[in-house]
Amino acid sequence: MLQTFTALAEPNRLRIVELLRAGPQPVGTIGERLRLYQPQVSKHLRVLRDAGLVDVHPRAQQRLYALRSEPLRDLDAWLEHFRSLWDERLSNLERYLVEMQLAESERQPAIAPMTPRPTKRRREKPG
Amino acid sequence: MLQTFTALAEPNRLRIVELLRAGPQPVGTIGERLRLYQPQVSKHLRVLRDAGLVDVHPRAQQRLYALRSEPLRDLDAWLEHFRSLWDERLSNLERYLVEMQLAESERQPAIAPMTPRPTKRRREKPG
DNA sequence: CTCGTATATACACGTGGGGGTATATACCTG
DNA sequence: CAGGTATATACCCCCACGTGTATATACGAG
Repeated sequence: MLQTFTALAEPNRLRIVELLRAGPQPVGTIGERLRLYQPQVSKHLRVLRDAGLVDVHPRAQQRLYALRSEPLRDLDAWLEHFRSLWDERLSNLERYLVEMQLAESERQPAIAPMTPRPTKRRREKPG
Repeated sequence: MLQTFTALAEPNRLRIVELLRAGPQPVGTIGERLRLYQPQVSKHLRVLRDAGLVDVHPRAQQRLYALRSEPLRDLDAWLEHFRSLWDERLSNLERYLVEMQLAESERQPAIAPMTPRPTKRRREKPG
């Protein structure tokens, strides 16, 4: 997940990924369209490949790079954990729990001695 | 979008975001749980705030930081562009178009003269 | 084999950004 | 007001990483 974010956090890599949305492309074409030096393209593709975001299809001396769905699906799954923030379909129970936690935080008397509360129940989500 | 990825590409920031999933937290608590120096937490929260991923609720001297849904929803929308990579519900037409583009790339005769553009075929130095 | 093409890798360079420390600012209490 | 708390900011250090250049590797044609 972190690796996915790291890979996509670079402007040119993000552009490459979005370019590959139109289909597999050889390195040279990517460089032309994005106005990048060839070594840059190769190195960025290496990072994307290590992150699993693309894979290679050798074609003579060319290398066709194509998007891989797995990391994007993982990203989609990761987002699932946060959908309760905006998704109305979520149960009222979940929303209630979030509200409770916010209230609990605010209930702290502002200058509380930061009690370690050794036996306080945690709310770790199973899974 | 890039800003969102950049914000989430840092390990501690990602941890903060995932921690805030359990509800709003003051800076001190975040630092305790993640074992970070307080200035680090403040600076990371600043980045997350600039990216719109969190907002602040002052509470006396404390600052309660809470997740904001907007960037995550944007991320979800951005992923929508790539769902055709794995989502079977997509029309066969879209899949067909992708296949066509792949075929088009591969149709190039491997040692093609690389001259599809008569105007400009040599890229200039960027910047 | 040689030659041209397509891509990957090695290397030096410069900068951005995170870590760590000290200090500033804001707030509450007494 | 003073003093303590909670957080933000300034500053410096350092290293990872992106850029740009040169070179290596792989492949097909002849």
